[in-house]
Amino acid sequence: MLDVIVRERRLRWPIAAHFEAAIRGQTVRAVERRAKYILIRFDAGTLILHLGMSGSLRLVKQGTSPRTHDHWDIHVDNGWVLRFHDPRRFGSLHWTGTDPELHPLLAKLAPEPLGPGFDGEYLYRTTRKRSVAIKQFIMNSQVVVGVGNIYASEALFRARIAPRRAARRLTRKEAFALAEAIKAVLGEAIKIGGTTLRDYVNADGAPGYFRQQLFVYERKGAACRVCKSVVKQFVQGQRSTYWCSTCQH
DNA sequence: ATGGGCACCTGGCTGC
DNA sequence: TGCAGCCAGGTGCCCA
Repeated sequence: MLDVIVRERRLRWPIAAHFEAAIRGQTVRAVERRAKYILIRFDAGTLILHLGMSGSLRLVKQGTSPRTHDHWDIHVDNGWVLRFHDPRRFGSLHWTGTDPELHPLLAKLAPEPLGPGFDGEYLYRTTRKRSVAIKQFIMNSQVVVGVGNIYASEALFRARIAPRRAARRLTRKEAFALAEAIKAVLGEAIKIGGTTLRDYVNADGAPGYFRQQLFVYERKGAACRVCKSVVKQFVQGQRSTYWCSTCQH
């Protein structure tokens, strides 16, 4: 890597002053992921990136003029530039010189939803004694990671569970159904490129086609695709929840 | 330990 | 056409 240029340090957390010096001249050894954090490993340490709600990473040819909200560039020595764009600045960038799994942002993260540590048995066990609404429970990164607002509503619909149910009130059977629904929803969404609601596009500039598979999300007032009842919406933990009160109990 | 609410931002859309 | 108000794909942190 040849150089690093930071134009705007004020992301969700300010980019540390030592960031440029830490990675300048280093070689990328691996790119990994944990929850929604992107990990770029170098010999001397690891970059921990998050795209927040509006962030994107793009490879552009060296010499391409930055646009508004292009906050930093990593110039690699084959003529390409890894460029971070984030209008809302909810994204973040951290550098760690030690094991990234020990970093405070990653240390307490729950199992990956598509990994071996997450299944019906795990979900049933962890829901016991928890009074919080099940929708907020599955969006808690100390329970399971990667379940965002869209997929939380969709998974609950598929499992036929009402979003306001207390987590502890789920039966064993329901916990198993919900774990399977979470895996299915995320697996399908990943397969077809995610969910484009407004301006989201993938690395090639293509939209995600999961929007066409949504049963309830952003369908307030529309007919439930299963029973034709009107899809409802309310706010839970400052986030919109969508559901069908006929299909879900 | 748990749960609830707030915070960080810009941009796009809606309705007056 | 302009503008105020509202909403948004996330999640860490503070407080009760």
